[in-house]
Amino acid sequence: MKLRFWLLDVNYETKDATPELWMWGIDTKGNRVLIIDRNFKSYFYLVLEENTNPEKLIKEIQGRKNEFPLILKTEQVKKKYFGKPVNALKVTVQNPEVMSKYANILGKIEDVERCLEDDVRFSMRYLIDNDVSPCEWHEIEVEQAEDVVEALTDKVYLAKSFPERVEEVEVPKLRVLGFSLICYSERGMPKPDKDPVVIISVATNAGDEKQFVAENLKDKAVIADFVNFVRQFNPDIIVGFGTNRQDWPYLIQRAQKSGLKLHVDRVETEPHTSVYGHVSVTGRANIDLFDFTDELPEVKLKTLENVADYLDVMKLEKRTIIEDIEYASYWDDEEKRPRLLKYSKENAQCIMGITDALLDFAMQLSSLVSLPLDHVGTAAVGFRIEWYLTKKAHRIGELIPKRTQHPYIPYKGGIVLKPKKGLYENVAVLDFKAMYPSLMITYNISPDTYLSPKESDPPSGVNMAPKTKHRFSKEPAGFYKEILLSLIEERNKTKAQLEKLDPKSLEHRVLDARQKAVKVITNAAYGYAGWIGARWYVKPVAEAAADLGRHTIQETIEIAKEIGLEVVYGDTDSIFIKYEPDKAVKLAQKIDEKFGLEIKPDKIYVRILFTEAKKRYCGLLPNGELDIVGLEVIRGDWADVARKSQEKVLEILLKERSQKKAIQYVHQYIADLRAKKAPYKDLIIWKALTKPIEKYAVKAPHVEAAKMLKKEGWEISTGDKVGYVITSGTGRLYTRVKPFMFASYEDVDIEYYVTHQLVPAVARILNVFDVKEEELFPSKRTLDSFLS
DNA sequence: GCATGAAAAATACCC
DNA sequence: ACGGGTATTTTTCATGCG
Repeated sequence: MKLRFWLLDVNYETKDATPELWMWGIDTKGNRVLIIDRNFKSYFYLVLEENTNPEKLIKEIQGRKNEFPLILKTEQVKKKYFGKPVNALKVTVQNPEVMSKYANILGKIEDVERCLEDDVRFSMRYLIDNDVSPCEWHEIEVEQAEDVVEALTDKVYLAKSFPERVEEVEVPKLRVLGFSLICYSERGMPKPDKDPVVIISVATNAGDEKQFVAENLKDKAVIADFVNFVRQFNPDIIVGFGTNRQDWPYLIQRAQKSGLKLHVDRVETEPHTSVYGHVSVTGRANIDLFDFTDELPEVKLKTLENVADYLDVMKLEKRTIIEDIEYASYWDDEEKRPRLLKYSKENAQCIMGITDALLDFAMQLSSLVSLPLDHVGTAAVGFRIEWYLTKKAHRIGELIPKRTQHPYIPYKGGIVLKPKKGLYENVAVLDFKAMYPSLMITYNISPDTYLSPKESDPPSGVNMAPKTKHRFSKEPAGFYKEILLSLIEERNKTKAQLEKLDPKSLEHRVLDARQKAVKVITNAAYGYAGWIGARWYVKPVAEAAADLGRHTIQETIEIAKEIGLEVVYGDTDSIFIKYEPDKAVKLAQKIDEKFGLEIKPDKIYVRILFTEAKKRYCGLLPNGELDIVGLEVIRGDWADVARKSQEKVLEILLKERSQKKAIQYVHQYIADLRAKKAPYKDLIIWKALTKPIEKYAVKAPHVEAAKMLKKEGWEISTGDKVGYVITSGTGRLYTRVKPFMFASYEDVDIEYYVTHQLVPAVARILNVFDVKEEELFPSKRTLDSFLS
């Protein structure tokens, strides 16, 4: 029978030395299905030296049958490697586990130049070769096979054909379950070897809200009830916030300690950590929403409550917030415990709300790059695009390069103009549309079109980057050109479709997510090319794109000046001009003629303020909003007193244009700060640890704070943000640091915040008007009048 | 020993 | 674990002074 299904997850098993690909999905009737495919075999390639006789080599390999009993087939194939035609042998094996071993031995044969694709994992091989994508519909020939395996699905099938993609936008109705833990510890961070899980809050998209609560600090029943609930609800997707790193490992350990099996899977297994550090729950997609918060750079401190607030899921003002350090005191106090329960319940609710906002994007990204839904979030950007490239490369016969070590050699990037400080009226930003992707398309810049200095020009001719002199063959169209063209085309099509749809419709949401995913991948191609960790790392590709970018923007500036436009600033792919619409149109036309690139007004500022510094400015938009770029307001590593006061000063200066009022405002703010009127929270400075504590060469404040946390039982790892305050005292700053939860308002050195946070931030702005720092401190009189 | 200033380390931003 | 360009703060280190 033919079955149409939407692919949720894949995993791979070996049964009787036969690899099996398990596809978990949902059919058109809403049945949960498991399809097992036993017909697919893995393989790798042996790329041959030139002038090698393939038949002879095939015979040799066949002759060594004893050595390689699991080789099923060895055949000659024509492939490409970085665009060059090569002869290769495709070696198909019975069991993927022997691939690397066989490849290693065979790779050493004299006539074999290199061995490729033995490092492609079985399940990914399956997705690539059959053009199967997670979160997409497929059709497949199957037969029922209920007895094969016990799974929490409606049906189990054996595949009788390979799946074929079916174009369909609609996503089936999925069952989603969100959960959040509260763990109890008397002191410091909870440790799974001793501290119990006291609350598990669960919410589902069917409207269930459940809480499993410990009695007498015993969590065996809590976990058992949770597992039962999961099995009974049988979700397709399990979501949480920070679950890959915290909740799952904790639950796994607690279950182990209680002798419980954490049977939340669709087969009799348990969650386990897998590729890219994600926790895999077989048969379901386990998603950690935290992994998608990179897409929200506006949220500086990525806590559940901040993300929920930003996405309008639950506003901070309406939330119950309890710091983790306080959990125990809330739990122990009969009167306060309900608030802890409420907090936990809200956590689960926020998780569901965030899922609503991010899941479409996650699914579109998964579908686009072909990484399973539960992997795609944990995979770094470089790996996401690499999977996309891998799939496309396979289609055009390009072999997938090995990941090899490359030395890091930096190259020149974009141009940044130095702004003249001051306030400007009516400034437009002219942006190149997708500059790097467009340049790569126009000049056919690609790993497979690059010509090394040794190679001579091909008959079709070459494109050459102006300064670096890197050459790229004009024909045939490179791998990147094809991919980028189709991505850009797809995005344009999707955006056109969006305009016809009701913004609230389901289809609109899906397509909008698609459009975003496509954009992310398009823009990542340039960076990927210059990443030394990339399989297709070809530095000249990135270098040439940057070179042409510089050339293009420089020419643009020249032409703009010829036309009579005043250029006040520019960064990489944009120029800021005193806006004259007619001239801007003329410029766009010339750019189109000369480079075949599109430049158009993006933002138009009523007024814009430049400091002397590059990459830091603030513009007033026609709708009255401030567009603040690079300044302390949008930096997460400044105390809120600095950020808030700077923002207000900018607002006064740009909207009301009153220097005097701005200075008065600063005076008042400082007076209030000295009177301890600022919330304690506004004094916390957050900084990320970018490496393990012991690797730091200097005694930095946030590292010292992290050490204190560690000493008190907190687990601190790379990437964590440390929140600290500066306390009174003398000597080096790092000696006066305390984690914010270990200090109180009385400990804080307010003068530090005045002179090292607030004043520098506002002075940076008022400096533009030649206001001196001394003028920013409240006069004695102001202080006196305040004190009296 | 200490003030001073330049260099290095560190972070987070822009595009 | 996608690129380079940039501003900024704090620590560290070299240097000159006395």
